[in-house]
Amino acid sequence: MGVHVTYHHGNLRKELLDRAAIVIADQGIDALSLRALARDLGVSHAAPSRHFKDRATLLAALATEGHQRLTDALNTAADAVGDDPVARYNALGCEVIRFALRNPAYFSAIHHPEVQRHSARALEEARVAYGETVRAAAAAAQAAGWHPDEDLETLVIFSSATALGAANMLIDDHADAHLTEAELNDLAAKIIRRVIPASTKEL
Amino acid sequence: MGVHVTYHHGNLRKELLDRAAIVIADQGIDALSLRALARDLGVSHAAPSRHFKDRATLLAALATEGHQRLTDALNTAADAVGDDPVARYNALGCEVIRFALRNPAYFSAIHHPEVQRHSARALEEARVAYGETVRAAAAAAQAAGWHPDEDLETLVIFSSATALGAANMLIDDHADAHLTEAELNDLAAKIIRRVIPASTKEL
DNA sequence: CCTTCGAAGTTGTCATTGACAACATAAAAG
DNA sequence: CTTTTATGTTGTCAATGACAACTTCGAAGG
Repeated sequence: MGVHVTYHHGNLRKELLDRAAIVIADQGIDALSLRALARDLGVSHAAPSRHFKDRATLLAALATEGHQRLTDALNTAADAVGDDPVARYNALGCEVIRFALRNPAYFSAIHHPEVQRHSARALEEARVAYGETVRAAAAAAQAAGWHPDEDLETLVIFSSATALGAANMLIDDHADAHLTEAELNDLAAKIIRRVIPASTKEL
Repeated sequence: MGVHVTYHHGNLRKELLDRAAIVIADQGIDALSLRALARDLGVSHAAPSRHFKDRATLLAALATEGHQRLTDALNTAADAVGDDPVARYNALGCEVIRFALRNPAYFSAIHHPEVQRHSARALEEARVAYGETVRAAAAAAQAAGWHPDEDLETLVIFSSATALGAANMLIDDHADAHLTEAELNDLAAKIIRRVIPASTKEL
């Protein structure tokens, strides 16, 4: 009688994260509710607590995954432009903005204040890995002649700040929806070129 | 007997905003609760609703005030460095970061997504006034020789993005509390100098 | 095998919150 | 004076996060 197709969902953790990403992407991070998530997936209101102690923990998991994906995306983008360290760092900047626009949920989870303080092991590691990817690329660009007289720390903060700020601003503009994806990419490229040229030759 | 010192609080709107700024500054914008605010000020839980229809409306009011104060601060900072348009725009950048660090509540209200969409008359006007202040200063700097070949729009976005991103990053670092105010100011100045030099002579 | 034990889901409950409605009072306008 | 109107108050509701106690499934070891 009771056709218990699945008492155990089997895969809830992953589906919670995926669904959360969708909800955040189109309703914003504040609209994320654990109970609503549970309803969407057809489980009871307390089921999520088996996987995430609370809202902040779920967001931290999203941020961790976001950091990993972002780091991967950056490496891929850099490799796609070849060996020139300046071109590679330029590509990193562009990719940060593109990633933010394509993955608003990961991006906002990464930078959400509630998550910033939440320090879990996995999250810390993902953060560090990301930071080192950026730092190493910046150091290589500097060694290739990019602002040789400025200290590396300042350059990293400067370029990260520009990419971060640009991503935020473009996400807002995107919401107002009067820019195509191509236009956004062009604009991003122009902005990053103010930070670092697209190749060593232009230095 | 009933010593009704004040049934009418007299000044609730302003005190709500002030108290909200304090709460946000040290607990973050998510921790802001209308009921807690009411308790703090010794009024009933529904009193705030006479002045702000809901949480978003209160935040919008904070953002409006924030925009006005920021605009004033920018004008003051620019005037303090004299007539050189390049120096003035550099001062604007530094002041944005300083303002963000000194007024985290206004700053986060201004950029909170829940507020971005909330479009009230007063807020729109404050936003426009701020935008024009920045845009005019950028145009003047360009006329004085700053990146004469780039389009103004890109330059405005680039410089705003850097200031915005730097403010966000430094606020986070500030929370980790291993930077003095003087160090933060120095770092901010160094970052902004990557955007625009401190005077026309250095162009 | 079969049994027990732990991981994953469920129901039930509580305090907190935002939102709203109905009521009360102070202060100003007539 | 009296009437209105802004401002506070009490009462209530539905939604939520958090927690506790109970259930069920599946796997690991005897």
